[in-house]
Amino acid sequence: MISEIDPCGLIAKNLSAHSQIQLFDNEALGRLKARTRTFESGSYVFREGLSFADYAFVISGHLFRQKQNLDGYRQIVSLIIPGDVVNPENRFVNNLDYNVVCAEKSCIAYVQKSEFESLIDVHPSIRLALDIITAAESRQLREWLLNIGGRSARTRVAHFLNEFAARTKLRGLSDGLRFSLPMSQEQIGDSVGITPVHVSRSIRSLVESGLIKHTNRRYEIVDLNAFRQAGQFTERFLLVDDLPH
Amino acid sequence: MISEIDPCGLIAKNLSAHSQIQLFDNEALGRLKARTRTFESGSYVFREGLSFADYAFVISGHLFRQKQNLDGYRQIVSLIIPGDVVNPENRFVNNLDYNVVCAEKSCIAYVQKSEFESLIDVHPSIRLALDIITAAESRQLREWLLNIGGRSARTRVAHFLNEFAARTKLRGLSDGLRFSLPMSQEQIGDSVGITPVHVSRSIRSLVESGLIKHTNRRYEIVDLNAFRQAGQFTERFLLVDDLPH
DNA sequence: CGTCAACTTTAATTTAAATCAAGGATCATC
DNA sequence: GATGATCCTTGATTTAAATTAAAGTTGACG
Repeated sequence: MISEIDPCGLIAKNLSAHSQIQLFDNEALGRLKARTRTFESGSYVFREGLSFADYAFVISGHLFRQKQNLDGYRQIVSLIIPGDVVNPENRFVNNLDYNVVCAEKSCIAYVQKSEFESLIDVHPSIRLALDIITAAESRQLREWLLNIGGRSARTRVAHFLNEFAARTKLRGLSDGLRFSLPMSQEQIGDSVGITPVHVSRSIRSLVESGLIKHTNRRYEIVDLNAFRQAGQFTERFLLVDDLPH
Repeated sequence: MISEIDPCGLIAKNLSAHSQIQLFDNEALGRLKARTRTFESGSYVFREGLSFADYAFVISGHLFRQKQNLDGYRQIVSLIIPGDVVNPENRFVNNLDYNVVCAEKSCIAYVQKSEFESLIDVHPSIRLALDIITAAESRQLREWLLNIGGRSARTRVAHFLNEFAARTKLRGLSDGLRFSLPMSQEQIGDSVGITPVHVSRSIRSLVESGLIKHTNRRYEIVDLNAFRQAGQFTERFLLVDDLPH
């Protein structure tokens, strides 16, 4: 039942964000059988290299995808927010090239591979939604590359926070201005390629410029336009706006 | 005719690298009608934000995908080698979030969107091949993020060269040890997030360590194991090795 | 085959970020 | 509400890479 796996309709919201999902598609989503599992903060939902079988959806909690260097260096390669599909490549690939780690206590719904893929076969719009989610993920990765490759620490952090604000707003999880980000500054640093000490300094600089407010892990954007400019952020490619179908 | 659009069978090689492509699929590929076009070095094949309609395949020449910062900074986000699909997301997305630029004089084959998608509908293995190519592209982006995010300039350059050697070998374009890379050191720097001056120094350091030889834009790997180690490179995720189907 | 433009190398200097280190918060737990 | 662990802040110092600059190559083209 969807009421079990998706009490807030977040997954439906995710799927329908890019593609036209009809009502009966939604109902079909709701008939999926899912078992849920809760993970503590810091625990691994998937491990790199291991194979997986079921589709995993985030009911609640924030997670991230993370790769490891041989020398122990950690790079976070994307954030996963409630409503996201944890392993959209499940259809085509047997093992992951990254770890999935909980930033906080999280609840994951698992749907059997065969069951979900039958659903996809019957509902082309759900398949298209998944395909587009995959394409959007690639865009985000390229955006991160641009962010890490050529910007100052302050700009990187601002971009990161902007993206989080925009994504949670799109998903209906925040108003786009106030949000809490359940990540340590070390984890933010691992996301944008700087040290935690410098994350702290970058945030302070953004606060001192009057762009945001910050206490503990809560953020409030004071001047959205200026803050976006500080992060060279545009939400142009967050969504796949022009659909060919 | 395939003999026109793919004289060396590179595109078939690309498609069949990940997925089981049957003989009759290959023949169907060969019956595609394509018009070819030649681009000079430095010219744009696609521009960010513009929509596109046809599928583009690389017959010859190397190209790269490139994003631009507001302040003019350029980040190369992936290399495109002969046999690659230039715009695999064409099925799901109407406009690109990156530019496609020729690193050298290149020949591109265009296949009409409708024609190629009819082919996909009839040949599930070709569709699967495209899907897997997309998944592999995401893996490569994450690998680049790890490379840029947390490694020294020398390691980044070594990783970049290793990846190029491995990819061209897989495609049958080099023996994996000797290759010419048609990119300026500025472009290499734009790929790994360092300045061209530092690219020069990094290459010199790799040469002085006896790992590679280098003249003009030709490279020769002297000690493959040591060179891979220097770049923290593993080809584990270049291919999607375990197929679920 | 000489000229020019683009690219590469090398050295000297500057700078942004890393590192090191110590003092404060915050939070979970008893 | 004390205790300890984790996280955050801030300053002092070091370092890797950027910047600047100039000389040396290469290669395209007339």
